[in-house]
Amino acid sequence: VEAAARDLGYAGPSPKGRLLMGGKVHAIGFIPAGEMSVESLMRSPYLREVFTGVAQVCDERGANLLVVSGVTRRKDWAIANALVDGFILGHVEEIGLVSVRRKQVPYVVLEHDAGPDVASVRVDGRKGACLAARHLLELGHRKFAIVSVRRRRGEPIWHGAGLATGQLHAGYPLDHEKLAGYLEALAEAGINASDVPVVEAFPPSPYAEAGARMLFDAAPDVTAILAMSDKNAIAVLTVANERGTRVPEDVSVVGFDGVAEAARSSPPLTTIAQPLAEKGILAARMLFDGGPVRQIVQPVTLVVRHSTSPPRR
Amino acid sequence: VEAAARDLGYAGPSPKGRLLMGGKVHAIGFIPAGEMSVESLMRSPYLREVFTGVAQVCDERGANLLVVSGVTRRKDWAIANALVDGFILGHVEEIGLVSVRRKQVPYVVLEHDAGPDVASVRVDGRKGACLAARHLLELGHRKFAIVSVRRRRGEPIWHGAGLATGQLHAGYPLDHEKLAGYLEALAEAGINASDVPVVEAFPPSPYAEAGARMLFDAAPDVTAILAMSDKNAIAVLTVANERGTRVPEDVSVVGFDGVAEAARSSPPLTTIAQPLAEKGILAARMLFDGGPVRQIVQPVTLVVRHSTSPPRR
DNA sequence: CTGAAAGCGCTTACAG
DNA sequence: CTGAAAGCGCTTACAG
Repeated sequence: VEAAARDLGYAGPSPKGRLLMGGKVHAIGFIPAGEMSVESLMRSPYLREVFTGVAQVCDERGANLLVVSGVTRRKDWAIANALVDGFILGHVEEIGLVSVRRKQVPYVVLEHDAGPDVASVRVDGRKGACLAARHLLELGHRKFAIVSVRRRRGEPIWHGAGLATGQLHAGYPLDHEKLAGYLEALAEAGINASDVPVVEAFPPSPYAEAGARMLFDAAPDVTAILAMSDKNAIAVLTVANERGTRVPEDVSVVGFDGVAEAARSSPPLTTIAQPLAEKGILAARMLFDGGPVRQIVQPVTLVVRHSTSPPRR
Repeated sequence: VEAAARDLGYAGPSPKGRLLMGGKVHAIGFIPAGEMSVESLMRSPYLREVFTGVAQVCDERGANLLVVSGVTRRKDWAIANALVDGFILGHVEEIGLVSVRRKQVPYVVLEHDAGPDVASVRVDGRKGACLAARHLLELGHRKFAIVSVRRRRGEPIWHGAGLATGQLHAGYPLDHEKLAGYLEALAEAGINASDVPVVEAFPPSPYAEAGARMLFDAAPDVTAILAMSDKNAIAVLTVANERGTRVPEDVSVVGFDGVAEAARSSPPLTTIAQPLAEKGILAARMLFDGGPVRQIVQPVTLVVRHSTSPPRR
């Protein structure tokens, strides 16, 4: 019998049939945020570390890992076509969410608490931002600027000075949280939001550098820069170096994320570290293990390196 | 009618049914080589760049990208379970190949010409190795050592001096080609293989560094080191720095691959560059476009940076 | 041109 | 305990 099967070229049980009966696919899908397609997943150090955590769990469980491709328009159809047991969403995104919901498959959202009905893993952006701002305030800084994360490819957006919470042009909830955290800490020290310029810059090069240049051009007297991502902060270091502005002597910079590159930049970056791989691990485990829907908040910590010091007198 | 469908919670056409009728899955699978699981794909700069090329094509075509997980044992079952239209194999591997063949799905092999029946994209390892060795010979070097790539996790393997071609302990065909290329160029200059020590080291840290230490300990008089991968070459730089051995004054090092990190090492690494992302792009296009089975060979070029110089007199 | 039926390759529940 | 049948959700070829 077996010989006959082999003669006919039978290739062993196909997962296709099994699948149909509601069986497991033994794969989970990862949906990078925004315009972050599969390619930019590889280029973003932040996403890469989270993804590595997810991958680690997949290796443990012998599951395959599907990366959902495509820019916003196509992503919807890519999700519809994805054959997976569950999804990890890089951020909240309406289109993604809707599509995932329609598939009636479990999912976990990163970086956003979407209420008690949806599983999520995130950090407290507000708290992290407070830590960053307070660190600079304690060093004696009074002239601040903020580099926010623009979420779509494009030129930086300049807000001059005086951006109220919630007025970010292109941000995710996490970005609004961080902005609120910065402004809250500054307000406690008597610094008004209307005195703090904000630039929104897309983190991949060369957009982040363009944002940093815009900031140095428009607000040359700033001594303390709060960046919402390490990638943007490192771009500030690069541009400062180009122009002969010394860090931390002339200007202090604090990043956010605690990406590996932040430890190797020159000078090494003071930043708000979060457990990136760990977040991927937790999200993947929630997906594999099922269980009750939970909202996990991971800790943030201030890591002081060499990009911050007291302002020049 | 449509309202009724919505009331019943109909979630739109499922890819599962379509699949069964032989339809496209709109996804391709990437199988990292050897013990390289999904996780180490993220950690290996070489694989990451190739993978990025693959991802780029997937983005263009709106296809999803499945990373096949698991160590050797489980990989077989992971492949059997993978729902994809085709595979890209990181290297030749019997198990992988067998499994892929059984699925009767198209595939492309990287880094190995498996004959006219199988599609492949590779570089000429022998030629690249010749270029590297000749560069050092022209600078006047006579005392060589080779760092080969061990393909499984584990301690470095030391071959003293005198390894004939084909005697590598744990290598892929590409590694044998490179060894042959090194030895061929050295032989032309009258240097006998029996005078050239070889160490096989697994590229991820800390194995690569252990290999470099073994080499410096056992062959302290060597002035020229030929490494089969940039990762291994950079580990040599790191260990040299640890020990106060100056590169290139005391010892010259040539890498292989032309990974981004090689341009940023200190000193910047002289290496044999190959179009990594391009290989991923070509492999993915072959898969998507079908067409005749081809064996593509991509060019290698010597990139001289600052890790090589004439030997000290 | 619309609508009922068969079949893709499995699994599962049921009859023998 | 073994074996034939039904059904998963589609698509495709065929009958009405």
